[in-house]
Formats: sequence, C-alpha cells, structure tokens
Amino acid sequence: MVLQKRLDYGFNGYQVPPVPRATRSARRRGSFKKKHEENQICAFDLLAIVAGKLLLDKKSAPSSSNTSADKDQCAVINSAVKNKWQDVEKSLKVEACDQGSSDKNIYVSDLSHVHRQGCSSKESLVTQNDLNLGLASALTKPDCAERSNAERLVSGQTKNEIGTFASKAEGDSSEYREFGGCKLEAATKRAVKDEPHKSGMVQSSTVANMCNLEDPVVLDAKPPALVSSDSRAKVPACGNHISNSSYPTNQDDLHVVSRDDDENSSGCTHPITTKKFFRPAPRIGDRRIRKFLASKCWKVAPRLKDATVSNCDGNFKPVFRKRQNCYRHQRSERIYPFKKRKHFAYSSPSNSDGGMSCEFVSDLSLKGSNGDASVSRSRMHGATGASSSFAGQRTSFLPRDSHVKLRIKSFSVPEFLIEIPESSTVGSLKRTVMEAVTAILGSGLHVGVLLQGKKVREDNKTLRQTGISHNNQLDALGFCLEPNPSQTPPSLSPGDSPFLLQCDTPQPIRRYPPTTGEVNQDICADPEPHVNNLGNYIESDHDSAPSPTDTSMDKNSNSKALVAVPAMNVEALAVVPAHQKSKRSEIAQRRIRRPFSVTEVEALVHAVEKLGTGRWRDVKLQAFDNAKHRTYVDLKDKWKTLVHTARISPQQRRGEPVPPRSSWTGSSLHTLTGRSSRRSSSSNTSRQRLAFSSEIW
DNA sequence: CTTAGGG
DNA sequence: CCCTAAG
Repeated sequence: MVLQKRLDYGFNGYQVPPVPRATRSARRRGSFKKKHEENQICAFDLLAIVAGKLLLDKKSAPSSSNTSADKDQCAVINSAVKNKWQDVEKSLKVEACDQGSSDKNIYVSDLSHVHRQGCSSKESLVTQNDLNLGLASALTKPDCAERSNAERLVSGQTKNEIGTFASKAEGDSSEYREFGGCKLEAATKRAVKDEPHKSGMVQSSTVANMCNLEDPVVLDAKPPALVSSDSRAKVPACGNHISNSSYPTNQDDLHVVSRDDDENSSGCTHPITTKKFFRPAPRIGDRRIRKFLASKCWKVAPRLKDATVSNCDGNFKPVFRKRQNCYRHQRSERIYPFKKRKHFAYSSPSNSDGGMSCEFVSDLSLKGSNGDASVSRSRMHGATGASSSFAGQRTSFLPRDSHVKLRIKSFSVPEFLIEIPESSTVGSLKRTVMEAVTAILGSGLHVGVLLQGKKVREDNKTLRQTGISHNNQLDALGFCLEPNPSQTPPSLSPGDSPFLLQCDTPQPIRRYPPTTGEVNQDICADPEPHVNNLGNYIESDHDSAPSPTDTSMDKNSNSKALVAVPAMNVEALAVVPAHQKSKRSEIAQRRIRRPFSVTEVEALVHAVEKLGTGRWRDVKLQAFDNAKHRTYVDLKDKWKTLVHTARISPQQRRGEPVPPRSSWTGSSLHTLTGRSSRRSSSSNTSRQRLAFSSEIW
C-alpha cells in the first residue's frame, strides 16, 4: 500500500480531500484554499472526535510516569511519527515510543484504513489526539496513579462494552451524542452544563479513552461511507437504549444507530442491525455515475416553490411530471407536512375574499361531493381523509354589526381523479391520494360559500346583503374548498366587482394519472416486497432514507412514481399576487428539529473529510443522499455547529495545535517543529483549555 | 441552484 | 433551522 500523494498537501498532517475542487464561487473569491485548509483540520478533528477511532493504540500512552524521561520519549515518539508519516512508502504502523519499546506502538493501522479514517497525520498523533480529544486521560493525567487507573479502565473494557457504553452515553445527551461517544471537552462541558443530572456520564472519561484507544483491529473497521439509516432495514422496537453492538465499529458488521427520529421521540433509538448495511465508499466511477444521477434528481427535486412556480403556467403537467419522475426518493417530505400544512388553513380565509369563486368551482364541488359540499356540513371526503377540518369562528367582514358566528367543521376536498395500477398496493394508493390531496391543499385554495345550497359568488356583497346573518340557520351556510382555477390569465370582470374574475368555463376534474404504469409494473415484478418497502418507506419519512445500494429503492421510486402529484394552477396571476405571496411565506412552517445522530455526524465528518467543505451538495449526495430531510444546508449548518461545539479555535483550524497541558507544553516535544514552538506562545488558549478539561476530568 | 454566513 | 445575499 502506498500513501497516496494526498499527503503532499496534507495540512498539518490531516488528510486532505483529494484534489479539492474549489467551488465556482470559492474560486472566484479566491478564498477556497484557505477555507479548505481550515476545513481539513476540522475534518480531522471531528472525524477523530466522532468516529472515536483514533489511530492511537492504547499502548501508545505513556504508561506509568510523567517524568521528564517520558516527555523525552514523547518527543521521540513524535519525531518518529513524523518521520514515518513523511515517508510515504512506508508502512503506516507508526512506532511510537512507550518506554522505548517498539512493541508499544502507535498504530496507524494500514494505509487504507488511514485513508478511510482520513488521518494521515504527519504530526504527532499523540499531540493531535490529546489536543483534540483530550485523548486518553491516561495520556494527560498529571497524576500517575490516575493515569494508570485510566489505562486499566481502558484495557479492561471489551469492545462490546465500549460500544455499550458509548451507546448509552450516546443516548444521554444530544450534544454529547454528536461526538459519537467520544468526549470532547466542549461537548462534555456542555453536556454537564445542560444536563447536570447526567454529569455522571460526563465524568466517565473512559469513554473517550475507550473510543480513542481501540484496538487497531477495530480501527480497521470500515467507516461508514454513508449515513443512511435505512429505515427499511429491520427496525427493532425502539428502546431507550441501544443494543450493545450498535456502536458502529465492527468490521463488516456495521450497526447503525439511527436516532434521527423525531425530536421528541423520547430518545428512541433504532439499532439497525442489517449486515453490510453501509455501502462501502463507492468507487470513483461508480460514484460519478451515482452522483450524476443523484445530482440530476437533486436538481429537479421539487420544492414547494418549484411546485408553485411551475404551476403558474398553464402547461404545468409535463413539467411537473418530469420532476416527479426524477425526484423519486429524494422527494423531500419536508415539502408537504410543513410548508404546506398551513397553507390551506390560511388560504381559505385569504382566498375567500379574493373573488376567485367561479362557476366551475361550484361545478366541481358539486360533482365531487355529490351535493354534500353544498350542504353546510360537509364531511370528510372519501378515502382521502384529508379534508381540512378546522372548527372556528369566522367573523364576518361587516364593519361592526352583529357578528355571524360560524362553525366550520370540515371542508371537503374537491373531486379529483386518481389513476393507479391495479398492482399498486393499498399503501401506495393511500399515499397517492394523500399526495394529491396535499397538493390540492397546498397549492392554493379558495373557499366557496354556499347558502341554501346555492353558490354565493358575489364577493363584494356584504353578508347581510347575501342573506347571511347572525340569525341565520347556520346549516344553511356551507363552505367548500375549491381549487384555484387553472385558467388562462383571468380577466377582470367588467362588472360590478373589479376583483371578480370571470371563470365561466367549467374546469375539468383534475386527474392524477400514474406516470408510467406499465413500466412500473414491469419493474416491480414482485408486489410483495413492494408492499413492505412502501410501508417502510413511508415510515422512513420520519427516519432516514433507505440505503442507496438497496435495489428495492427502485421499487420505491416506482411506487412513488405512481404518485402523480397534481399540478394545480395556484395563484395563477391571482388577484392579489403579492398578498398571497406574503401570506405564503408567512405561512411556511419551521421544519421539525431533527438532531443529528451519531451515525449521521460520522458520515458527515467522513464526507467532509473526504470532500472538504464548500461542497455541501456533494456531501449531501454522497453521504446523505437518502436522508431526505437533510439538505445540504442542513449539513453545512451541522458542520458549522460541530466545529463550533468542538471549539476548534481558528488557531487550531489553522493547524496550530494547542497543548492541553502545560506539563506537555514544556517538553522538548514541542520544540520539534516551528509550529510547536509557536504554540507555546499561545499558552493562553491552552490554559483555557486546561481549565476546561480539568472541569471534566 | 449552491454556498456562505448571520440570526 | 431559517433566511438571504451573492454568484
């Protein structure tokens, strides 16, 4: 094995993403290089932090004493390490010095591993570890007894225990979790601060040790290339804690701890025990292809805006369908439940006075609801179950006379048609309907008012004029949701109402045809897995997405392809475009918070370590391709917070390690490099860190 | 659409 | 997470 030339641009010994591709903007800004370099540091740090697979063998820790001899030894270690690393052809089994014994090595494991781990440090690993992770307390404990104690603890733990511990710890604090059970000062402190009652966990520095000092064997474990928490994998009952083996360090038996369920899932953790769960890092070509496809899909992934925008023209269907085809699993669930949910709730009142009620609408609702809608109490409709039922008061727009109190129990959804292959599952049918309904609801609605079963179209009349008064029988009054007319630019009515649109042409019922039914069926040869996949897939909306390697993905996509979401002409040149628009943005609801799971963070770190920052889209595609709810912005943000939480000072990011402990600082170790000597001048920071660590350990 | 960065 | 400027 050969250390690839990436070492050449290793920054402070950290692995550098292969030939970083500066983004266009970055190139333009000319700031890419710097950013990238900084990122390398972050990548490594966080990688180390998160993965908890530091390259140090536990034996590398100075074992028993903290004498100056030790320090000298450390210096030797470091220079040895450094030299080793500079020799690109040599084995990466870097010898460290522990009492001068070559048996006690710093293991860097093999090259491939190193590359996977992203650690190609030319620097002292010891230093790095210690620096970034507070490494093993064994390394840093000034007190010999303490140190050896820590060591004992470390060595006494089996891998499994480590995993268990880490997992448990993982479940305790989300801040803590983010570091994969490896303690980081900042993180730990934060955990303490945030959850004082759990400080017990925090004190267990052994976790860090264990993680950091795992056997080289363990280190060889393939790091997850992808973060996919495949929800289609068997998801065991969610317990409070994860199974012992859930810590993803075992080779070929990666267990995914998927915890990105909903925010308040009471720490529900799904140990996913599917073997070979992770797809190994795709080869370049492979990845290219995948990337290409994915990016294609990604690019056309409809957002809400897309939908609305594309709906604005009359010929929306082809466009939309195309998107639909491409979108597949990427279709983000965020679109519907959140951004759109409120739309109809708001849009009804806002539209009700918009003067958009049209004849065809009335026609529709009548047809659709079989007259039901024409009665005041329209019920939830058909299989959709998606009527927007809300009860509330609807005050009239009358200036200040007696108010009409209305109670709207529910709205009926206008009729629409769905075509779906017979081979489709009930689940997909439901989903199809749901999406159709959601699309209708989300794409702008009008409220139709019916009085005594008659459509009230004169929007400018007062309620009183219309005959709606407080002493009315409320039953005489009805409301229905009406789709916006997808019509050619409406012309203003020359009549009494300047805002009343003329929509005399009856609109055909919307259809939601399957995109390519036959093809789908062909592909979905076996309907059974289809069912399962779909079911799980739907559930997976809450969780992460399925693994990309899973071929059943296709089926899913196909089943999704059956879901033809209608394109409705939303605010097609609506009467009050600006108004509606502002409303829309107002309405947009915040997405639910979904804390990153350890696995995700790991994957993120890996991806960033590999790709560098500034390529969030690539990161997303590569590592979070299936996590539909993670946008590249999310990833970027997560990285941001990770770096912040890790308290990787700009200094460190620039590659100037800060000694965690003055006892180390003073040693000859730090005179090895100019950097090291510079470092001592920055002891200010180190003292802060010191105080910090002592708080924890 | 992506990225960067502030909030 | 959201928002937005900038490219």
